Order: sequence, then C-alpha cells, then structure tokens
Amino acid sequence: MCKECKKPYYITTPIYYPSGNPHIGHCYTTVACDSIARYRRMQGYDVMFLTGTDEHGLKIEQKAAEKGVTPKEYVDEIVKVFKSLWKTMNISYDRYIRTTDDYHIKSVQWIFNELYKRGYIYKGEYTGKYCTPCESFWTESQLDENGCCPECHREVTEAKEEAYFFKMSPFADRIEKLLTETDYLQPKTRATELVNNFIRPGLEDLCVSRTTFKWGIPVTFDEGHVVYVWIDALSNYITALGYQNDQYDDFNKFWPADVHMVAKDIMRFHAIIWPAMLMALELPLPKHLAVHGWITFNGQKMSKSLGNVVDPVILSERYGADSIRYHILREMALGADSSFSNEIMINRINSDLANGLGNLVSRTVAMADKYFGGTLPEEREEGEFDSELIAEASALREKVDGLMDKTQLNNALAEIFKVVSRANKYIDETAPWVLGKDESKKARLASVLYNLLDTIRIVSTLLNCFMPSTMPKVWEQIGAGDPDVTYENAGKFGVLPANVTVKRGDIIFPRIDVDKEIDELNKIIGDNSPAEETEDDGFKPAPLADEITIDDFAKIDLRVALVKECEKVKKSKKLLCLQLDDGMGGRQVVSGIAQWYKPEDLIGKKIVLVANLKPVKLCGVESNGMICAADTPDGAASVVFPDQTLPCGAKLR
RNA sequence: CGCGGGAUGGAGCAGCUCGGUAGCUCGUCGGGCUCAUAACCCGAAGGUCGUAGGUUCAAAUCCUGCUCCCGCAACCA
Repeated sequence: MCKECKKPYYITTPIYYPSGNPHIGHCYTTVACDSIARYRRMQGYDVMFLTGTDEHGLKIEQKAAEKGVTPKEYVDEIVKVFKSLWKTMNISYDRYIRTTDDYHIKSVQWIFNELYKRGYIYKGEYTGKYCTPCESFWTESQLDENGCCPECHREVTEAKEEAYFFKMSPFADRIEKLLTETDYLQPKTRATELVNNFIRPGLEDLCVSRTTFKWGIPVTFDEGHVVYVWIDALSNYITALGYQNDQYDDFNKFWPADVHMVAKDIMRFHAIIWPAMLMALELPLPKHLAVHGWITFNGQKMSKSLGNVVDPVILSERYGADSIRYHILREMALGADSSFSNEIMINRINSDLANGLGNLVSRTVAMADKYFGGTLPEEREEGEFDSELIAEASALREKVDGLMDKTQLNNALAEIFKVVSRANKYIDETAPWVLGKDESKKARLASVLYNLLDTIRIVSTLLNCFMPSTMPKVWEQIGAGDPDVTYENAGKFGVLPANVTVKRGDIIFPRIDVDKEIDELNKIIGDNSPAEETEDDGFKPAPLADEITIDDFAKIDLRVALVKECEKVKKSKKLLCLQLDDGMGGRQVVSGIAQWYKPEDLIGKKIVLVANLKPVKLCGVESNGMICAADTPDGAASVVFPDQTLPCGAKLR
C-alpha cells in the first residue's frame, strides 16, 4: 500500500508508573500496540513505537524510602523488570522513554516555562486534606474509610499550599468538539460521558506543581516547586521525539501521533488534559485515542490482595509468549472489559492454536512429506472445493487491513482463523489420504497440498504481527522464504514455488492438559499470594496517633446505642442510614459500611456511638455522630459490638 | 430525578443505526474420517432475546414504565 512513500506512523503506549511490577494489564496495552506497530511496518510505514515509564511522584519517593534506597535506584530496578518483560513478550518498541531522562526533564521545564509565559499557568493556592506526619496532601477521595490519611491513618487537616495551576477553561469548547465531532476518541461511546461529567460542569484549572514532595522535575523559576504529574508525564509523547531537546530530532516527522492507546482509567487525562496542553502550546493534536477496558480475573478486578494476579512471566514461560499474546488480543474487544481466567486462556490456546492452526500445519506438512518425500511435483490438477478456499485466502488481507484500521485486533484475528477453519474443512472435503493411495491422482494430490501450503503462507504472514516468534517456525516447515511472506504477497494466492519443499519440525503449539495445568496454576497462585500478603499486604497496626491528655479524651462522648432501623442510602454504594436509640430520644446516623453489612445484620444490635460529633450531611442525608468500627487486615471495616446487655445511652470511659 | 453502559440457548458474545427465517465461539449429545497434536469434518439438542405495556400486518430491533447489574461522578466523620 505504502511501500514507496514510507509514510510515518507514530503509536504510543502510556508510560507506566513503576510503583510495582508490571502485570497482565500492562501487557495487554503493550502487546496490542506492538501488533499494530508490526502490522504497519509490514505495510511499509516508517513506524515509531514508543513506550516508557513515568518515574516521578510522591508514591515512588515513599516506596523508595521504605526500601531505604534513592528514588532513582528504586525505579531503575523496576524499569529493568518492565524491560525484561517486554523482551519476553517480544515487544518491538523503537524507543523507551523514562521521565527521569535528562532530555525529557529539560523539555518539560521548557514547556512549563513556555505555558507560564503564555499566561496559561499561574500561581495560586491548592486546598486539600493534609497529613502533617506524612507531609502529604490528599484529596477527599484518597482518604481512608475514616476520613484519615490513607498512608498512616492519622487525622488530616484542611490545609493550603502554594501551587501553580494550568488554565483549562479556554479550551473547553474546542475539546468538546474534538470529542463529539471528530473520531479522535475510540470508541466514541465514551464522549458523552466525558462531556457531561467534566466539560459541561466547567473545566477546573489543573494543579500542575507541588511543594510537598521533592521527587519530580523542579520548576526552574520557583525553588521548592516540582512539576506535578500532568505536564511531566503527558508530554513524554513529544519529548521522546525531540520536542525542545537535542536528544532526538524527529518531532516534525512523527508528530502528530497516529494512535495513543490507553486503558479506560487514564482516558480522561488523554481526552481532556493532553489536548488542552497541546492547544496551549499550539501544537497539532494526535489523530486517535484508542481506549480499551480492563482485564478482569474471573469477573473480579485484578488485585494483589485478592491473590488473583496472574504473572505474565510465569504464563509465558509455561505456554510461550505468543500464546499469551494471542489470547489477550483475541479476547479483548476495544472499549469493553474482558475477563481473564486460566481456564478461558488454556481452552482458547487449545482450540484455536493447537487444534486449529498448529494441527493444520502439522497434518499438511506431514502429508507432503509422506506422499511426496517433502517436495511437491509440478504437475497440477484442479478440482472442486479449490476455488472457495483460494477465494477466502486471497481476500483475507483486505479484510484484516480494514479491521486493523479500526483497531479491532480481536476481529482481525477472528477473520484469520476463519480461514484456518476453512482450510481444515478443505482437507476433509478433498481427502488427500484417499488420493494418496491412487497413483493416477498424484497431480490432484499435489494441487490440494499446494493450496493448503499457500493458504498457510498467507495466514501465517498476517499472523506474524501478532505472534512474531512462532510464525517463522511455520515458514520453515512449509518451505516459505522471506520474499514469500511479505505484505505484498499476503494479498496474492500462488506465491510459493510449485515444487516447494516442506520440512517437518516440532509441534508449533502443543496441546495443553487443561485440568492438570489449572491445578498447577492454582498451586502457583496459592504459593505466591499468601507469601506476598505477609510481606506486602500483611496486617500492620496503624502507627500510634499523637499523645493526648485525659482531657482530650473526655471531649469524646462515646455511648452505647441500639440499632432500631437500618436501610441503604439511595444513590450511594457505601452508605447505610441507621436509626438509633441512644437513650436520649434517638437519632439518625449515616455510616459508610454498606459494602460489608446488610441492614438486617445490624438491626436489633447494640453498637458504640460517637455521640457528640458535629452533624454533617452525606449524600444529602443528615448524620448525627458515627458508629465505631475497626479496620480488618483486608481493608474492610468491622463494627464494634459492646456487651449487648448494656442499656442504651451508657457512656464509655 | 447527577452522567453513561448493559441484561440474547449452560458460558462468553454478535445482531438493534435502516423492524420481517435469532447468528458466532466454547461446552453437551449423535455421526463421519484416520493425514494430523484423542486433533479434523458433519449433524442435533438447547433461547417466549430482563420485565410490563405501547406503536405496527410484523419488534431482540422503535416508544414508555419497572427490576437488576456495571462503569464514572459523588460518598466513607
């Protein structure tokens, strides 16, 4: 298509946050981008495929401190893990950006200054919840279930800090148009959601600097300020091309990007903030933002504490990187979540790769070997069934092209495997083993086998982008040389030489014993997660709060109270509304424990009430006090039940 | 009434824009074949398309109410 002109094509993954090791979710995005990058390269585009890591921020600073190393030492280690995973998964990235790279830092400082000069960045005040011992600001939503610091579980205070802000409002209209009137966002169904939730209520200015942590890019003109995530991280897509730095010089060639691929949790930043930044810099906008869902595990979101995280390294060691790549690409539809389970994966590998493609190659090559000693004679005899197979194989490339253009990798794979099935059926229709017994049918037999081999050639050429380590093995077996497996030839039938010579080889995708493997995988998960939990997520009592006097304690009025009625607060996931008998006329309390308690669990029970807490409204419902609950190791809350014979209103001391 | 998405044979999905035989993958059952990795091919069973109404000659598809799920936002005193 584009063989002579060598059009540039720029595709990016997000830069990942190395606060922990990579998981299968990182793999999905990266593998999808890799497959697209490889496909474009095959089509003749001059591809730039970028990935990297976003290495600054408070969390990294803290994690490093925990381990007693510098932040840079800490991220260096994890970046090694990322890079080795990408090697295992055969990721063909052209460039890897680290936000700690000098050239990136230089560019970010330039951008920050430039936006300041242009008047889009101004100095203001940031208000939030501040935890003094941790020296950290938190937003309301980051606080723990008691409204305390998520790190140390001590109380937080309202506080202000000086910060720089980026003006978003000038770009609201243009962004709304970008989302609703162009095909920037894929799938577009999410555009309404973004517009309704963020743009229509008015875009808030964005806090782009912090003074409460040090691990970041310094603001050049104001000591103590560090560039906060947005400008630092998002700009990687242009600094990696040499925007405002000397490290690279292909910004003009590759910008604007053809595709940024991201998971849905960071869609907002790429759909709103990133375009705003580019508009402020008067740079062209990227052409597409492809948003995909999450990989869920047996229906639940993957999480370390659930012990259901699948380690992609273990999986690829057992089944090969290509099998894993195939499974996640085949299973995930752009936009939607998809569930991942060992069973689904193994069944898919068995039915598509082992039974379908692997077996097709194996039986075809075996017959060529058995009936012709490996080299087909040149005499041919056409027969019925040929035309249908040839038509489907010849038309495949065009279908796949169309689906790749729409980033529908799963459907592209489905189309390819339809042809695999068609070829297996063709074997049954033509029954080569019958032809093999009749000396006069040799020419017909040669035709049948040739048609099969050439179909495999087309299929495997197209599949090479998705499964790059296995397809060369297929080519070796079917006797295809490098010139045979080009994009150009994938659109044509009859490319292999008439007297092609096959070579039997190892089984390409061995069949997996489902029951046995699932047992073993469960064992691995079982062995790993409890160990990890005691190390990482094991129960540690929260640090002791600051010392108080008896007078301080006396300020808190704790009472025994009976739950008379209890119901869920409508429109809220976490809130229960309790009617209490406190021995003093009764009161209403709202508590955020709906995830762990049903109303009927509490009705008729006596609980401990903080009786003199200032009333507040939660989700529009008034709450006069709070009920006492303890943290459980898994992060849930467990309500404290006092001696049930105590009278309502009894005071605790 | 904060915003949005979804509910289709045992499982996972397509079909809905532009109403007219409900399709695919896996699983189950029966048959065929023996070149191949107990793989391959054919056939069958199995769905009143969440629920109640409405429009229509005709609704999975259009309209309305309801129930339940799931995101986002809010919320965890």
